[in-house]
Amino acid sequence: MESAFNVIAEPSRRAILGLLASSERSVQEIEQRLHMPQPSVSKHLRVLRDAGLVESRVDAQRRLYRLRPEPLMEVDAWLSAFRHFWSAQVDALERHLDRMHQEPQGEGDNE
Amino acid sequence: MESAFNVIAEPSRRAILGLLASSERSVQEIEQRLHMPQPSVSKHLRVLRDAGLVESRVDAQRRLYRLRPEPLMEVDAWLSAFRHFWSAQVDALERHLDRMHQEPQGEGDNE
DNA sequence: CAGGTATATGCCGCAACAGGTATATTCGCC
DNA sequence: GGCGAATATACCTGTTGCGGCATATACCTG
Repeated sequence: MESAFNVIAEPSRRAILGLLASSERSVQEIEQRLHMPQPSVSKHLRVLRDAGLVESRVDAQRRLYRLRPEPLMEVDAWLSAFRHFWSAQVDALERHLDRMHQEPQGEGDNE
Repeated sequence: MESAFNVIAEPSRRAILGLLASSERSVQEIEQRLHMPQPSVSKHLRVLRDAGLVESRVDAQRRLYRLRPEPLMEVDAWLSAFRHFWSAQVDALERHLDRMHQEPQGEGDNE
């Protein structure tokens, strides 16, 4: 798996990273917010950790996971070779923001 | 395959996109520059095309492939949710534009 | 139309991965 | 120490993706 590109190919993993973008979370929190079985979450977190995309710290019986940005920086660096295709116009950035704000990974409770 | 994230998970495919970043290329050109067998190149190009990452035009017996940036913009958009982790400046700019574009957006969370 | 070049596709085998279920481990608390 | 909660791992299975090879298709040229 190794590569961050492979790791973020998985939608569930992107969702997890999306959650961790705002704050660190316990496994249970992720499990509940994303409606996925606990072993799945743990396995994805394992992959994410092996690839250096997250790290965990212990809090009682909980493990709190938080994001490690370095591997995503690599992806960003690779993307920058193509960004001139669209970044010429600042409009693009605005559209990005628009889309960003429509994404489902909010902070509030949704259940 | 569908998703651009899956498509760019493949190193060969990233290499091909890298080549196409500078200019359009024939299959043969890609084959030679990347030292990969022709069927491999064709197959990867097929995947790339199906995902909308490249398009081809006909030039005699050659097919010239060129990049289509839209799917990569999606990746970029997704990444922008994390970019503030390593780029304080971009973050500031985003917030700035965000403030400039305060709009009543009525979309809640979806699934 | 034949032959050649450029590209695409079909088939096969293999390895990797994701999901599910059951179980193991860790830790706090009484 | 035993129990329960939180998390991790093992095992199995179905699917999918990739590489290699052979072959088909498209198109140009003479």
